[in-house]
Amino acid sequence: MLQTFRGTHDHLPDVAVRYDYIIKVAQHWAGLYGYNLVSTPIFEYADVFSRTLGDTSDIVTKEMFVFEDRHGDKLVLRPEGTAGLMRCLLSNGLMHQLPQKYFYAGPMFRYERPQKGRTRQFHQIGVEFMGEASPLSDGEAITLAWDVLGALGLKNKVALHINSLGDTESRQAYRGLLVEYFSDFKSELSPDSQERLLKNPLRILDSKDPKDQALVAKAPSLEGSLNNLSKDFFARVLESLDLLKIPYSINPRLVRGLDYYCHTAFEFVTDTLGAQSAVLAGGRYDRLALMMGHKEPIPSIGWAAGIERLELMLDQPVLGARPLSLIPIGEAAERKVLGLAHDLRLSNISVVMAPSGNLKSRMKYANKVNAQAVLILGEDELQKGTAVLKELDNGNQQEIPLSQIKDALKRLS
RNA sequence: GCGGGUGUAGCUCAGUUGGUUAGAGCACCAGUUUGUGGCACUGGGGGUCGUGGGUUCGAUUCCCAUCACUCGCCCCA
Repeated sequence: MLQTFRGTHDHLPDVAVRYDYIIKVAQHWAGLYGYNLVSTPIFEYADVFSRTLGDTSDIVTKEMFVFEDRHGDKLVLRPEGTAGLMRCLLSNGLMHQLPQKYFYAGPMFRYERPQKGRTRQFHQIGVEFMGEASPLSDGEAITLAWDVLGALGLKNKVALHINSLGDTESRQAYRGLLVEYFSDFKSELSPDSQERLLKNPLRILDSKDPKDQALVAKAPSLEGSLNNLSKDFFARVLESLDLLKIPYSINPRLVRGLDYYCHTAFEFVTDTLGAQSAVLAGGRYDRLALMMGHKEPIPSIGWAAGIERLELMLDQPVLGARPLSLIPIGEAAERKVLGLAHDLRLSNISVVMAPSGNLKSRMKYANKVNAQAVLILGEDELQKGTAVLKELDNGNQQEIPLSQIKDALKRLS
């Protein structure tokens, strides 16, 4: 009863401030690229996800929190952001005003076994660039990701892996070749990969099983199946990265799990989070709109990053604003201090009151809330119309007239 | 969903080869300082030994189940 549900957590202030910091940094940079903040409901009709993510994807088959409302409508807590945003675009008729660039942040839900960096309610920041087919938009989206990671001080902890899945024609051709190849060795594949052969053959490529990898080494390459259009598209994405000197490595085994991806697939990976290597990942999803019933494709590119994972990687502590601690002594001072505190707050100064306890414990409290200074107002000071201002970092203290407090505080910061 | 590890105070952990009142450090509270924090000293409060059941004269300790966390697999951010 007093325990949170498996895989969900409270975010106490020291953690919450770090989440908030990550979101603010990402939103700031997304703004510089013209992405606008949007938010969509955290639950949707189940079809929004089950029809678009792929009937055989793990997310749909075993990881969605599905429930029915009182009318028997099937609903699902969103397991990812992209499908909901595409639904949002179509619902609001915004396909007539393309392109659209969106930034979002919020909780996602997957019914998984929790691990470090993996929770059942987790949080993502993400961007979607919808209605733009140029490979320049892929390059730009990846550059934004690189800038966000850089602003968070994580560049030296991540590596960019990138690959191309090709357009639909290339991808389907390759899938055929791959199934043909692996079918000959079916009994030699790991049980997991035998399953993949049926559901998602591309996934066999990044199997961790050594025997699978031996077979993969001789398998036909994805690159070999790319048609000229796909090859050219990929080359132009890479060119963007080269021009901006963003380091990457082409990973021919990088594939995406969800059905709607094509062309560019990329991941920023880390080795600092145990089994969870992907920190930020995304790709192009030109066909998603079609899968949602729209009559033509809406070429789009996007990515999402796990806030939990980013937070675990942050080195430096995130500090909040340092308040002024107000300490009134005696009832008359308490009355006086109410107005003073309000006045200071109206001047954009953070003020924390410590109205009870002995002076010593109130000083300690000021320390605990990381106050920059305390303002002590007792009987003597009240009569003189002054207060004692003490800086906590160096212990300096002086008695100043109440009328000069704002100026004195401004001099401190 | 599969396999391994862990679960003792708010936190980090000792401990009990089954036996009276379960310990430490940090944190918290109070005092040394009747209006001055961070340091030091002294004292104090705080524990269903994850939960439920079983074995036993007796279980925090052994057994089973369950929950949570954790490591790996699957998958993914």
